Amino acid sequence: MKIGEFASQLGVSTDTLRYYEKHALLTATSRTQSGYRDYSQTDLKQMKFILRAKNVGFSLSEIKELLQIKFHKQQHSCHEVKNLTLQKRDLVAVRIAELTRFHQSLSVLADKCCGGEEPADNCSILTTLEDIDGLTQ
Amino acid sequence: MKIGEFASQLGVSTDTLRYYEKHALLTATSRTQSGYRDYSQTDLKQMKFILRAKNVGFSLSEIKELLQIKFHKQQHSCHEVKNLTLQKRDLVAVRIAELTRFHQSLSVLADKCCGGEEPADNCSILTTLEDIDGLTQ
DNA sequence: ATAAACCTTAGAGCACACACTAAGGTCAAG
DNA sequence: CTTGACCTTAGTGTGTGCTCTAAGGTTTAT
Ligand SMILES: [Zn+2]
Ligand SMILES: [Zn+2]
Ligand SMILES: [Zn+2]
Ligand SMILES: [Zn+2]
Repeated sequence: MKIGEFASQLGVSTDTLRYYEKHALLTATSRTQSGYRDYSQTDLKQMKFILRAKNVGFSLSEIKELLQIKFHKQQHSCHEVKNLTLQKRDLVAVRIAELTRFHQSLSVLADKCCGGEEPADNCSILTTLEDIDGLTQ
Repeated sequence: MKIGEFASQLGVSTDTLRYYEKHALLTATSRTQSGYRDYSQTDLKQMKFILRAKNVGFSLSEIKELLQIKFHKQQHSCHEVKNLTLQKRDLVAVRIAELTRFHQSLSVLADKCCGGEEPADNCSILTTLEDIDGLTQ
């Protein structure tokens, strides 16, 4: 299967596939005589693995680690895989907490402002940002 | 006040201040005869405004918009400021929702794995990523 | 034979927010 | 008068995940 068909089957761009090859996430099994990439069913499975991992929030470099483990399963433990997953989950939780603080602060700010069409001379959002320390504490 | 003292008062680096100047967020009021930046109390207030806006989640380009409004309050309305704030809040909410899905999926994955020290040959995390479509749906 | 559609590479660009470097000028203390 | 801390500029590097470009080669259909 050439790159164009492979890409459209997966719903990604050919650029993305070349990018993944460059970054050692997926290399087409073989090349045609004219040098075109020739993808196999195995490649399809691997690409689906990658896309699923992306869908649950893993970054490409984390996926690279997962692939290494997948290729050499006997040399890695469940412990290791679970740790990667839990670490990722914790990082996500930290980011959620930060964004939740942002959301809260922005709501507080928005609630203070009348939102009218008059000039912003006394806009509470601006004056709050000018005057008050520790908005987030 | 020279850049070093100014920076340490605010808890940022001198690099950051030069970066902000380059990107039109804050330019020191004046320069000394030898070309050193000379920051004023007004600069201090503006920098605090910027840092507070960052603290509630605004990006630097959004802060630039806020500063434009702040400088020309009469030419902008409360409506405009509130809209910026609410749009940002909505974006944050979207991102939180995405991360929450990630968190959920990662929890499901982690719960399936025994986390033991045996080889990962049958690790449920890996097999789930290999075999199952629509993990997130 | 030629046009359209496909493929190749290397490399640049984007958004974000800095951090770091090199090569040099300035200033206060000893 | 020299040392060391500070300052200047312009430019490069970091991490993330692509996207796009330029300049060209290949394949298929008409
Ligand atoms: Zn108002
Ligand atoms: Zn207002
Ligand atoms: Zn296990
Ligand atoms: Zn496992």
